[in-house]
Amino acid sequence: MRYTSALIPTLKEAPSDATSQSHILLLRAGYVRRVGAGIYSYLPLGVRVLRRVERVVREEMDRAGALEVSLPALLPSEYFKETGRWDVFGDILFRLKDRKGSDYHLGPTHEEIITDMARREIHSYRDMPRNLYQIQSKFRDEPRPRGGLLRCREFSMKDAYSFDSSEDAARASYEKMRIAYTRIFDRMGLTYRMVSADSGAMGGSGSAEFQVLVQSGEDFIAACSSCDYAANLEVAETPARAPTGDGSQLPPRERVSTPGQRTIEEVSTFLRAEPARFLKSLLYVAGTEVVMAVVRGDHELNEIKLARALGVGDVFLASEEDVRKATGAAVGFAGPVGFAGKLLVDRDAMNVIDGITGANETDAHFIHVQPGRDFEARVADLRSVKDGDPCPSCGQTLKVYRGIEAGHIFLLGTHYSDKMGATYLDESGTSRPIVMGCYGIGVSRLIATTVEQFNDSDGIAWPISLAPYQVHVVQLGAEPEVVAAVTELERELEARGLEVLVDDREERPGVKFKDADLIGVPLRITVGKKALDRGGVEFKPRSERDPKKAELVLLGDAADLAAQWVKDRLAALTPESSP
RNA sequence: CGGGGCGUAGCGCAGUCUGGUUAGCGCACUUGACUGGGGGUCAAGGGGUCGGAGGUUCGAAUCCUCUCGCCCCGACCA
Repeated sequence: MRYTSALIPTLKEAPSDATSQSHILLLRAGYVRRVGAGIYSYLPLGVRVLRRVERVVREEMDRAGALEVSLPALLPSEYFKETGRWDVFGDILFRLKDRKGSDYHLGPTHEEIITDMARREIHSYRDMPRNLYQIQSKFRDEPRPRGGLLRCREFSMKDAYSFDSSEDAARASYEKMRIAYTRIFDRMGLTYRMVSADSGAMGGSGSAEFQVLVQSGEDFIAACSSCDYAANLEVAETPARAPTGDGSQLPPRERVSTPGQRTIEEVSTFLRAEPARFLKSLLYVAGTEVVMAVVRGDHELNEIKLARALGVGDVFLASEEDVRKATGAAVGFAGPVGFAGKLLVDRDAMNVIDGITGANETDAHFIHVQPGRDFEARVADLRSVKDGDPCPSCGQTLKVYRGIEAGHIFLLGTHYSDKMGATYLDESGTSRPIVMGCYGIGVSRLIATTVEQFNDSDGIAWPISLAPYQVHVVQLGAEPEVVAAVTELERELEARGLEVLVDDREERPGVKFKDADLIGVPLRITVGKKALDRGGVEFKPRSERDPKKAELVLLGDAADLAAQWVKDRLAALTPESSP
């Protein structure tokens, strides 16, 4: 592609509403443009990257035996009404009516539609296993789209669904997808972790997220530094701490005045006691009930764990009014001692010796509190793991990272097939529900995620597998020998199957180099009179920051060297081919 | 949904508080000259319903009301 025929509108300045690195760079380098909140157009470069991501995903899905289908994005409401998700999805659904007034919506995900396909077309155990996938636009009216392509209202997703005749077979299908996913992310060169996660609203028994580790990530994950344990902070575990001492000689608890001292930080400064001795008492509404949850002052309560311990779907922090009603004190002075309602205490909080807690009386706390002596409670794992906690699987240290969820695989079981009557006949002629799994990859999100991980102060530096072009030829000057060399080089590179961008603009060298760095094509070959006089052209990988490190190669060798360079880079990312 | 902020040329912004020539600046764009290995210089240009509607006024980008859009933070860790 000749730059003078291309549409690559690079910008010196980023639009002011772009915040994340990927958003800024994808806009500046001319890959995408914003059309509305969380809605983007792809310019030619953007489409090329999108196709690259899709290609890797398709190749690995096909390798794993999945079959590509295409489901509609515009959906009549009846399917989501069948499973109840017409209501469950709430405001996330983009809803619309047709001219007759019937309800429709744009598909946020396609379990129902694919289950409908399965119940129509899969009738026998002989028809399974099957795995159907598609790459398609999804629509979700996100409460807050953000980060450019990271969280959009219209986005491209690969979604796959497996159909099996038993739990065991479904687990095997799930395992195949797990392997396919690791191959996909490996081929993209991403630094990521597969983590266990909350299966949330999807229902089902098992799930794993593929989290790409980047500073700007929305999710927190805990990963072990020595074994392969990794989990979303929502569900990450750590063993309970042993009691720090012996509480048997502790003096009786004592009420102390703490006027206006509400937060752990304030009270801990006021009483000169470290936060780990505090019993942080939070009031939550679970269903119709107000419950008190207690964690150590230096720990964070995990709402998902609390909800699970209570056997409810969701918990909400109680309002100021509810706190007063339940404890008889202002917010900031709640405590488990003498609390009349339902009380849950974290394991580590239960092991605190000589604790401090609110006295359920405004401007007062208790000191010398001993769990078990001063109050009894139901004990559970309620707190989030924090940096430095021991790993539940090997005992080494956990570290907390930020990540972007790029993929998620679920074992669904028979959740959807039960609701929608997707059954098959087994060998004995008995009708049974199909066992399902579902597997998503955020295709457009991966573009942004990749840029988050592969950029520097000059621009993007694509991994070879996703780059819009593999070679960027920079033509300097318009002398006949330069033009001839560029034309010859372009032909030779393309003859070797490489995708080439040739900057043939009448621009100053500085402009061309800046644009090349911004766009991020992995290999740059500079053709100018200077180098030609020395017999060649200059090679420089985008990842090499120092311009002086450009390597002079003979013009006649350039195409072969470039082809080899690209091949080596691709090979480095490609996992061993498994049978 | 709560809080904050912003809509003026393709992009980045000034002007708005304190109403008053023809609405400015930088980048980008067009033309020309010089220049020519990391975002050059000079000159001459083109480009604006000042988000929209209504109102106040002799006069509105500026004041008032309504409205639309967008961005950020938060969505409760006492």
